[in-house]
Amino acid sequence: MGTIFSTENLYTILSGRTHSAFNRALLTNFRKNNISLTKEQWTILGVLWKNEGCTQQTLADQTSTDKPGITRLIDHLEKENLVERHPDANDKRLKLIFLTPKGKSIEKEVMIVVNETLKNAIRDIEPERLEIVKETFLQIYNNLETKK
Amino acid sequence: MGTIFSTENLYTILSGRTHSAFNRALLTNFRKNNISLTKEQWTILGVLWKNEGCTQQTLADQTSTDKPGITRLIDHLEKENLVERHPDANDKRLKLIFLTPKGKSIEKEVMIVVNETLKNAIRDIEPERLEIVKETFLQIYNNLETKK
DNA sequence: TAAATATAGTTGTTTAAACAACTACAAAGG
DNA sequence: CCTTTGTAGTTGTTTAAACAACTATATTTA
Repeated sequence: MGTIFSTENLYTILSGRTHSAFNRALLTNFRKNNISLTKEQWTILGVLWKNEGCTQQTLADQTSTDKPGITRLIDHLEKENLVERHPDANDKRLKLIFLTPKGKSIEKEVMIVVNETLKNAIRDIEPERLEIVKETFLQIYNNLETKK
Repeated sequence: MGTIFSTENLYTILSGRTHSAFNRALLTNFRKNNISLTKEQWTILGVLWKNEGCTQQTLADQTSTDKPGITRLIDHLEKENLVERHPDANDKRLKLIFLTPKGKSIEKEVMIVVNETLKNAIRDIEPERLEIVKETFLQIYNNLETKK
C-alpha cells in the first residue's frame, strides 16, 4: 500500500515522535536534578515568570492549553505551593495567578535544566536550518488553525 | 528575565503546539467523516495495513509507543472489532495482531482523510523547506535518543 | 431595566503518555 | 538439567488532552 508515499515521513514529524522524545528528555533531566515538574507545569511557570498575576484564560491562550487543562495544572501547582489563585476585585469571574516565593525561587535552576536539554536536542544543527524549521512550523500551525 | 531568549521560539516547536494542532485537526476530520478513530489508533492501523500479523512489540517499536500503551490501544481496537490477537504457535509469549475484515475495509476512507488533513497542513510550503524540516527533526530525534 | 448573550472558570468522561511492577515464557550458561 | 537472564505482554498509577456540560458573573441590546 502506498497512499501516503510522499507525505509519510512528514507525518512522522507531525505525529509528535520528536516532541515526545523531547518531553521525555526534559522530564528525565528534571528528575535528575530533583525538580518535580512536568513539561506542562513548567510551561505555565514560564509564562508566570514573565507575566505574573495574569488570568487563567491568559495562561490558556499563551500555552495553547484548554481551560479545563489550566484549571487542573493550577490545581497541581497550588498543591505544590508554587502558585496561588487571587480573585480579582473588580471582576469576580477572574482568578489572577501569582507565584509563591517558592515558585519564584526555582526559576533559575529550572531554566538551567531546560536550556541544557534544548541545547543537547539541537546540537550540531546549523542555525539557518533551525530558522527554517521555526518558520515552517509556524506556517503549518497557522495553516491548521485557519482552516482552508 | 530572559534566560531562554535565543531558544524560546524553538522551544515552542519542540513543546508540541503544532503537533497538538495537527492532532486536533485529524480528530475533527475523522469525526466529520464518521470515522471513530484517534490519531494513535490510526497510527497502529497504519502499521498493520503494511505489515499485518506483527507482534505488539513490533507495533511499539514502529510507533514509538511503550508496551503498556500498545496493550491498551489493541484493547480498544479489538473492542471496535478492527483487529484480533492471535497467539503465536511457536512462542507462547507472542501475540500476533491481525486485521479483521472491517479493519481492512476502512483503510481507503481513512487514508483519504489523513492525506487531506496533511495536505491542508502543509499547503503553500515549499518542498525544499519541508525536506529541511524532515531532516532536522530526524537529527533532533537522534540527538535526544543518543544522549550526549 | 430585563432578557439575551458572552466570558471565566470548574467538573466529568474518554483516551493516551510515562513509568514501575508484575506474570508468563524462552534462551543461555553453568 | 536447572538456574539465571532476557523478552513479551499486562496491570496500576499519575498526569495531561480533548471535549461536553455546567455555574457564576459581566456585558450587550431590545
